[in-house]
Amino acid sequence: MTEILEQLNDAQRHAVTCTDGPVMVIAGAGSGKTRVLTYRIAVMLRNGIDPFNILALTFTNKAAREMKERITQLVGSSDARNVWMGTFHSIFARILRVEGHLLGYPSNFTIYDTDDSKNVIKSIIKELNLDPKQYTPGIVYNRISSAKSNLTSAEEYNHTAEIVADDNRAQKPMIGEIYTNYEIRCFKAGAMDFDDLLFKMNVLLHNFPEILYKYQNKFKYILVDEYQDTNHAQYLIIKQLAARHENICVVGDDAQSIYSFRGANIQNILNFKNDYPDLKTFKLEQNYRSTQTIVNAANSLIARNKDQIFKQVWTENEPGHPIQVLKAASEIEEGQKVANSIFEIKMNQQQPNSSFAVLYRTNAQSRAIEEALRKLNIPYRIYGGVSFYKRAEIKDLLAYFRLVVNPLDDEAFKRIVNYPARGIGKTTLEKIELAAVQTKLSNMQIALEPARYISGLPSGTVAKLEQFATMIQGLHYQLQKLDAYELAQKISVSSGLMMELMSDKSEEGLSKFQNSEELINAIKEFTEREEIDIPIDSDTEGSKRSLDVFMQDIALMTDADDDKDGNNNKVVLMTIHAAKGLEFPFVYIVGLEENLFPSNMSLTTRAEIEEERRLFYVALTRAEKKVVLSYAETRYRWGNLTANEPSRFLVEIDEQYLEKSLRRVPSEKPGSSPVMKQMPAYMKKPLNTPATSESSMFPPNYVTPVDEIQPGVSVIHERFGKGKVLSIEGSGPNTKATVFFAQVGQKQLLLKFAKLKVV
DNA sequence: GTGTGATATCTTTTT
DNA sequence: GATATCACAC
Repeated sequence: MTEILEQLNDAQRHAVTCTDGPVMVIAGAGSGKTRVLTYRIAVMLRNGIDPFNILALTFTNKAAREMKERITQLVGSSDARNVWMGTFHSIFARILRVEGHLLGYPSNFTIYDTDDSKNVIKSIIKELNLDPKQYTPGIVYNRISSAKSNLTSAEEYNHTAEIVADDNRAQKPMIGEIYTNYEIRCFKAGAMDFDDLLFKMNVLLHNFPEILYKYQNKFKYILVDEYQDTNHAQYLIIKQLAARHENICVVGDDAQSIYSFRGANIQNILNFKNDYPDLKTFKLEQNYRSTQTIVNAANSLIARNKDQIFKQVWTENEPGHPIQVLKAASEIEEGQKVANSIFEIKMNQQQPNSSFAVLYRTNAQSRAIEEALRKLNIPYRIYGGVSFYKRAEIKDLLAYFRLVVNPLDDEAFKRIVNYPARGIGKTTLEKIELAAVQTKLSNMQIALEPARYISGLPSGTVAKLEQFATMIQGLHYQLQKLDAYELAQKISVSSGLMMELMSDKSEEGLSKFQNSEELINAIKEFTEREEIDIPIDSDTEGSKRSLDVFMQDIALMTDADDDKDGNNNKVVLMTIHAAKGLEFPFVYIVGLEENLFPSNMSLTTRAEIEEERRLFYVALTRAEKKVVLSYAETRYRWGNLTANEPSRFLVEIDEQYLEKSLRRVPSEKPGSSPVMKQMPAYMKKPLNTPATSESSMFPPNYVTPVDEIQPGVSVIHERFGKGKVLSIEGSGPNTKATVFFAQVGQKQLLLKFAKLKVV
């Protein structure tokens, strides 16, 4: 115990040992936040607190996994295993499987991912005869999602004047109606979406005092990681659970709040003390991760944000290298320069591949980097992007599993009823859908007795449907008789999926087959595994290795677990969001261009730009030894070449921390004179400056503000040329303009994409 | 009912 | 560039 505490500084030690009562830890980047959390749990366990009474909530599966490993190292696996540790979503899903029957959900409810949800919305839009152009599933989904994150039910949604007014203004008055239908459909299908896991958990605790009481007593000690990223629903669950014992410890850093787009409310951490008058606050300000240069550079950047809790992050580490800025003509060159730089450092300093990370704003940027690394034979691993579980062939197989586990799951039904093709086409599916809505039955129930519910169906179709439905039903009955692996194999064979995959001899088909095989193998491993990831109460069933148990967590998995080939010595490629909480000796942050980072979606309000800036702060502070920044003057974006200015963030870092800065005093900069602003970007390159890795840069050139584009004005579009604005529709980010171009005629353009310049 | 090719639309970020 | 949707031939 003492040896544990000796490894901590004063602030850390206080945060670790103060295990009773409400505690807030404001942890600057690299200040040992995870260490505090894990040691705190270790101390509690050594003090004799029952691991079953500890709840530790994280934001990602990776964070939970890592913390569990570290605790295991400190106190051994028998105790560590029994701590309730996981993401908000997975922990509450677990509880809802046990208690959900109170809300009318089966314990094997399906978890709809975003695609499923959007598909449900799509079919409702169709059913209500709404214009799919006006009601895009994505927008509707976001509206519903943020309503749920704020605990606004469909009914409240329709009765809240402000919300109704908003939707009316956006010319989408039917969203409330869609929301209502969406809820009905999901419930009928025995399905919850991601937001439901938080929403229904709240309902459960709110409506069933005995359940609240049960879990308050179960979770006597609660810890929350990344508290700055919690949304209202999460906040309220924590508050309710902690209300009895008030042994709650939240850890976070307001400067690293990067999820407000998903409903995260930074006020949760700023106002935390209001909920707990006895709150003890500890600030961790000493950075152990990065060089002075990196810490100071990051500080100089984040100082530009207005909304923040005051703290002074500092370090005793060495000064380190200045931050390097690479300039490239194109994304291809950017990739090459990054790869070359990695290669050089790797060779000169004998660094393993795993010392390097390349971070970017959007997943699409990974491609150019990948290609460059491949050319130099540098092994890499991409996190995120099209994850294993999102691949079409995996989703097909999983849809079969889902339907077998939960025959009410209409989305799964629709996905696979005709894959492999069995002559059940669009028309038939529409008839089934219609019948399902009218009879309030599931698609499966209709398919079991098609003739009974749909009149005039060709006898061939009836037979095909019955055959399919009977097969699924037969498999469903074997759920508890076979283990997950046996059943999964049986499903893949009798569905004809394996046959289908094996007959496809193309390279693509082969990889699909291999991926499917890999999923089956994962199930096999699961069947043979002894331990369970999250403890199960003694009053629930034991450790049955059946397929429904396997399926419980699968929807919440985002990345395929650790590397299959066991080789972890690879350069890591990921988005900055995914990199939160991680650290690497050498960090490359690429694509530092206006409209990319900061994203063009986030340029309208100060709050949005501040969040982008926090994101950049997170990126910088991932690095231990050295940061390299890069930008490309041109880059392909959705198919065509675009030119972008270097990111404003480049000039926001105090230049003394940048390598051999060629920057001049701002007013003398050629790029900032009014004349230069009118010139196309490629002409602004100062003469005599070779296009190498020097950090010459210009302040960003902003596109014509949207509100200057009015009917009647003449504009220039980079591809369509000169034109005249005829009319403007919509508002906010979705403003559309109808423009008549001399060369190509009339076009409708979304102003956020079409970069129009007023002539 | 199925399969093909053309074409519109699109992308932040994640559980 | 990639995917979803649509029109059309079989």
